[in-house]
Amino acid sequence: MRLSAAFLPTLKESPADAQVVSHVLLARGGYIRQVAAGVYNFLPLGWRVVRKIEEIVRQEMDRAGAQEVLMPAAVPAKLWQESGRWEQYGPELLRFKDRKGAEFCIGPTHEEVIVEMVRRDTSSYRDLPLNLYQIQAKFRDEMRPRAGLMRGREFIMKDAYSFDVSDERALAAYDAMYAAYARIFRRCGLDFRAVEADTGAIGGSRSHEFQVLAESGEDAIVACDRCTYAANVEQAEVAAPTAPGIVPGAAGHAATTERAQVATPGKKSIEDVAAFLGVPQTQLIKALVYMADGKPVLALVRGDRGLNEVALKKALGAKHVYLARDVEVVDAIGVAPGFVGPVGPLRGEVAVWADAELRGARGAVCGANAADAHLVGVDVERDLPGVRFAPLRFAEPGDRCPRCGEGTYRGFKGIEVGHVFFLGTKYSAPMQCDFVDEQGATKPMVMGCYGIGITRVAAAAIEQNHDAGGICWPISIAPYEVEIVALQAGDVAVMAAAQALYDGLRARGVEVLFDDRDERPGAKFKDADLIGVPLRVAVGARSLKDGKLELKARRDAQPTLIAVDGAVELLAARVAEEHQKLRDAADAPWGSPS
RNA sequence: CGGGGCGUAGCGCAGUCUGGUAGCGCGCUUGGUUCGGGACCAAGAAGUCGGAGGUUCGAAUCCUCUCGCCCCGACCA
Repeated sequence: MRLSAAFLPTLKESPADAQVVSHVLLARGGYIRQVAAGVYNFLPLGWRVVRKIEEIVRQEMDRAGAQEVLMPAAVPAKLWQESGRWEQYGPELLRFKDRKGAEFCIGPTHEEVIVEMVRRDTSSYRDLPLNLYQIQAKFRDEMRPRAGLMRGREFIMKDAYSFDVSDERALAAYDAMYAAYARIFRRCGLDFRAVEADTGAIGGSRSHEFQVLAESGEDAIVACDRCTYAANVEQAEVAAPTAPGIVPGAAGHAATTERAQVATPGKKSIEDVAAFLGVPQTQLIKALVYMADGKPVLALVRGDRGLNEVALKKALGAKHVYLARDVEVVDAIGVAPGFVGPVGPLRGEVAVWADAELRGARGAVCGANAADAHLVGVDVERDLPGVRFAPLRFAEPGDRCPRCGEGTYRGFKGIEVGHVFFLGTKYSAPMQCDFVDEQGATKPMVMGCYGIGITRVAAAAIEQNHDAGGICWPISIAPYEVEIVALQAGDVAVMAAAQALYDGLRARGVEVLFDDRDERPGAKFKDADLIGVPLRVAVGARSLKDGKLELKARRDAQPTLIAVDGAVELLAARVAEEHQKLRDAADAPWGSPS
């Protein structure tokens, strides 16, 4: 593509509403433009990137035995009513009526449609397994779209659905998708982790998120530095403690093991209480009142820890858990938040749960269940006879890995670019997506679903691959492979050499962007850095008189001189080599879900 | 949905408090000088001041309503 003829509007300044780096660079580089909140136009450059990612996904899905289909964006409510999700799904589902008044939605995901498609024409075990996928624009009416392509309302997604005769076969399909996903993200040049995720309401036995590691990520994850275990912090297991998390401290209130009440007027937060009493925050017990399926529960963690609601929910076997509102706290405990503690008297029947780390804790400080007072010298075993223990706190970086027992957790922020899910018969059973097995018995098919946020991959790739000047695309998903910069558009020799290089590379199938504009060199270099094409060739009068061109990889600081003669071959080889590196990475051994 | 902020030329912003001919930088057009990391000079084009209603002799500015966008939080996968 000649830049002089391209629709490639770059910006010197970033749009005011772009906050994260990928949004800024996509907008400045002429990749996307916003149309509405969370809705974007893809300009030619942006669309090329999307198609590159799609193509990798297609190749790997096909390689794994999946078949591509296309389902409608407009889905009749009838199907969603069958699965029960028409009522369950909130305002995130964009609903509308057609001219006859029939209700529809724009599909945010397509389990219902695919089940309808498969059950209609599949009835025998002989027809299974099946794995069908599509690549399509989805719409989720997010409360708060943000961060450009990272969390839009309309986004392009690959969603795949597998259908099998048994759990065992379905899990094999899951593992095949898991492996395909690892190949896809490695081919995209991304640094990622497959992390164990909350199976939540669906209750399946297996779910993994593929998280691209980036500072701007919305998800907190921990990964073992020795083994392959990685998980969302909400889901991460916490190793059983080997010693009590609170022991008597050196001096003052921290050293006390005799229980006593001390005045702490107006000191409500862990931070304030610790400072006021002159004890470390690790000496405190944080007491939080939760409402679990309508009943109050007092949950205890060490002062410096965070309580993990997912873990609490699991420990209680509760369906729904939320932090109690102030009035509910007073109602249940008899004192306002800030002075709540586990040592009686509690006003009502309140179950007390403590994090496993508090077993055997001594010399602790906690709320006194009286206004403006705390207790010191608390001994959990002695003072809390009815307490039950369970892992309640968030996993943290530095924790010992519970899986291998040797490594320690390291903390990361992640951008979720893929999610694989074992569904079981959640949709196939209610929607009667059945098959007849070898014995003639009718059974619901066993399903899995597998998503990749195509447009989010583009954003995540930039979050991970950029510098002060702009984007540094991995070659596999770059809009072009080589950019030729003709430094003096008015110089006949320069333009002839650049043109010859352009023609030669294109004849070899290399994707080339040719900056033939009548601009000053500085402007062209700035634009080239911003756009981020991985290989740049500068054709300038200065080196051309010696028969040389300047080759610079986007990530390199300095260019290297190459001869005009043979430049086409050299560049084509270099492009092939860059691609090969990513393919080799995909072929390298990689962990399995286990 | 709760809290906060912002809508003025394609982009970034000033002007609003204290009403009186709509401005600056970038970009764009034309001419000239330049030409290896976003040049300089000169001349230009371009805005229903988000929209509707009101107050006023007069509204970007004051009042009411409304639409949109961004941020923080809660929510969801």
